[in-house]
Formats: sequence, structure tokens, C-alpha cells
Amino acid sequence: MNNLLSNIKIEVPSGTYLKDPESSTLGKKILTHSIILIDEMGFESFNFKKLGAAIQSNESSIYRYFESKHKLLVYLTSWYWGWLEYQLVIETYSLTSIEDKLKKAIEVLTRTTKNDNTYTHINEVLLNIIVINENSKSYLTKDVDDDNKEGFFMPYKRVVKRFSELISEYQPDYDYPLSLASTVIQSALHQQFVKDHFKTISNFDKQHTPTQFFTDLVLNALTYGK
Amino acid sequence: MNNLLSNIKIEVPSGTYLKDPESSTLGKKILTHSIILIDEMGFESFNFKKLGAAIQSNESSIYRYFESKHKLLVYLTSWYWGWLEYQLVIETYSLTSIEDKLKKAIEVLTRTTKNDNTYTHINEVLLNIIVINENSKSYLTKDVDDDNKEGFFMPYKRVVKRFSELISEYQPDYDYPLSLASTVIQSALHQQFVKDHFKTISNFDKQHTPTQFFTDLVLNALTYGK
DNA sequence: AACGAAATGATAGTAATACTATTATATTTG
DNA sequence: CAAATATAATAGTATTACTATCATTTCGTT
Repeated sequence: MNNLLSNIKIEVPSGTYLKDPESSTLGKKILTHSIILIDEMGFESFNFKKLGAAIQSNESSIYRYFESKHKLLVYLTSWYWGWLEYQLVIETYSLTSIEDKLKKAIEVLTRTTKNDNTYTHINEVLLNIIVINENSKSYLTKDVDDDNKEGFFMPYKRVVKRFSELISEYQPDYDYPLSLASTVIQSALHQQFVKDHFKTISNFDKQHTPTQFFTDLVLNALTYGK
Repeated sequence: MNNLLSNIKIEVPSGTYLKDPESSTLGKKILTHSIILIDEMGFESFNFKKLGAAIQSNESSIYRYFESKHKLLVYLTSWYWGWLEYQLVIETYSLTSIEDKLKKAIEVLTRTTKNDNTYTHINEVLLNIIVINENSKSYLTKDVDDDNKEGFFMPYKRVVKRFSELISEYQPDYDYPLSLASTVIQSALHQQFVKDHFKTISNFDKQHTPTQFFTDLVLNALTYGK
């Protein structure tokens, strides 16, 4: 994807940051290198002291942008879902047949992420790996309901809703458009993890891709009712 | 389920514990109350000091059974998968038609958990809630591959494999039996979470259950090929 | 170039965590 | 009843995830 739509800023829930990291070079460095570090060492081992060292800045300066490492994780995952919603919209918009739209949507949601040069300070491929490995930690907490009220998970829920609307448009009689949408989106992440770490329970290889699997699953579910 | 098969011990990977908690009253108290506490406060806030206080025992004594709270979590989730495998086997065994077996398996894997009085020191309903909220934390770590080599995730993988075998028996031509199996098992947990915390992206209510949703999904995927 | 404000950096400190190590006291077993 | 084993008590440690305070640098405006 090249700069068809440059300068589009991905919107992230404002409660996740104290100072907008997109508004300064230090902020952008925090984003760039937190992605690299979390990918390298995992979210548990990652902390603001290590991040400070990596960007030759100070722990205390990072706390001016994010009040906790949890909120930084929520920021990063929200950014990812916002970005993915964008991909979904622009790649399906011009298609005229609803079947093509649906198939394209499944492709966007289940394919391996490619880098998008529009956002130079964010490595989308690494961010996708972080989302695979750490996304669920952003909501599997005792504070989910509070965080949810603050709108932290809106970007994720918007992706689910958009996809479910395509499902309903393709098959208005289907009873579970939202559940099917969130199953595909969530399971696509899980299946990537399984493929890398629990190989004995995966069927994916060069010929058999998640996109193919989920496309069959969705189309069969919608084509033949119950 | 009553004591049809009493005294069947659920096997848990031996590397998860230092001393078998089933072998003593203190060990059983650790299991009973760790489940209650983790459910109450979440895995992050839970620690062995609090558990010690809850069972009027000492932190140091708990460390004689489990070398870390992570391994205790792996123990508990493994126990759950081992128990679920049991339910799967005994509830499908006597059925003769493969379609009935498959449908029953989906029911066992996607229904709301009921208490099983065979294991008095384990509350399966609470344990199921823990699995919904904390299961992914047992493998989304930098040590997954080591833990996997130690066999920590065998109970989970065995459930996936058994279910995938039923899928293949029902439809030998299907290309993704393992992926479909792990999608259903994993997504069933996720959908329960979504239903409780992200209501706006759920379609479940009294009339529309996860079991119904997943049954349609699987049968359509298998009945109508691609 | 000068001034004030804002941003960043440096340093110190804190309560809690996830343990380890050691020694003491119960409890069980032969 | 002694020895072995299990459990308890206590202390200690490095690290974490921050907060607080003050110093310095950078920036925009005149």
C-alpha cells in the first residue's frame, strides 16, 4: 500500500495517553521503539526503564506520555485496530458485488500483515505480531469494564461491527453476524499463534492458508443457512 | 454428572508442580482456594502470600508445591482441559451415529460448565471462568516453546485432536479439521468473554446460544465442502 | 538576543511483587 | 520413640511500576 491516502491520522482513544505521542519526535520514538522492544522481549519483561535506555531518553519523560505500560499496550493495539479498519474500508469500498466485498474483507482480516509506508514510525508487521501475542492482555484484566466505558476497545469493536455489517448485507437472515465476525477476527490471530507454536494442531501450510479456511467457513455458514 | 466414574484422577503434566497437590490436604486446599482467589481478584493481583493468608498457611509452604504462580496457572488450566477431555469421551462414547457424536462434542465444548461432584476440591464452574479469563496468559509468554516441550499444553492439544478426529470421521475430505477444532474451542471461550464484557458485539441471548451458533458453523462447513 | 514557558532529564524514593534461603516446629511413619 | 518428612516463621533480595521533586534544555515570541 503506497501513499494513496497520506496524512490520515489513525484515531486512538484519547484516554489511553496523557500527551499525544504523535505530537512530538520523542512521542514517535516511544511508539517506534516500544513496538520493537515488546516484540523482542514480550510485554511482561518490557518496562519504561528499558524503553528509556533504548531511545536514550528518561523513564520519567515516557511517563509524561503514558501513565502506565498497560495504557501504552492499549494505545498500540487500538492503533492497530484503527489501522485495520482503514484497510478494510479502502480495500472494499470500490467493489460493487457484496460477495466480492465480503471475500475481500475476510482476506484483509486474516492475511499476513504487510508494511504500510504511510506511517514511518510504526512497523505494522511487528505491531501485528504484538497484537497476536499480547492483544488479549489488554482486555483480560479486572479493569475491562472500566476501560471499556472509557472507550478503549472501540477501535476493535468497530472492526467487528463493520465486518458484521458486510455479513448481514450478504445474508440478512443470518442470526449471528456479530458473533461470526468476532470469531473470525479473534481466531485469525489465534491461528497465527498456533501455527508458530503448536504446530501439531495446525493445518496451515503453503497451500492451505488461514484466508482460505476462513473464507470457506464464512461462505458456507452464510450460503446454506441452518 | 454423578459419580459414574469415581476416583478417576485427572492427569496433569508433572513438570507443572514440585509436589503433587492431590497428595495432601494442604495441596488440595491450595487448589481449592487458588481457584476462588484467582476468580475473585484476577491472576495479576493474585499471589502466594494472599493465598497463604486465605488458607491459614504459609507462603513458603505453597512454594513447596508450585515453583511459581505461572506454573500453578498452567496446572489449573491443564486440569481443566484434562477434565474436559473426560467429559468429551464419556459423553460421546456410547453414541453410535457419527453425526450425534459430533453434535454432542460441540455441545460439551461450547456449553456453560456445570459442577461435577466427583472432584470435591475443585469448583469446575469457577475454574471455567478462570479458563475464560486467564487461559491465554498460560501460553502467551516468551517461554511458550520451552513450556510446550515440557508437555504443559498436551491436555489442551489432546482435546483439540480428539475433536478434530470426530470432524474427520464425519467428513474425511475436509482440509482443516485441526484448525476448525481449535477455532471452535478457543472461540467458545472468547465468545463467553464477549457476551459478558463487550455486549454490543454479541448476538447471544436465551434463544441464541453459543452451542447453536457453533453447531451450525461446523455442520455447514463440513456438509457443503467448498 | 532575551525571556518565559514548556518539554525533557536526572535523581531519589516507595510499596509491592515474586521469589530464595534458613531455621524452627509440627506431624507422620517405621 | 526417633527419624524423617511436612509445614511454618522469619528474613532477605532484586526488580517492578510507579511518584515526586528539582534541574536543565529547547522553543516560541518579542
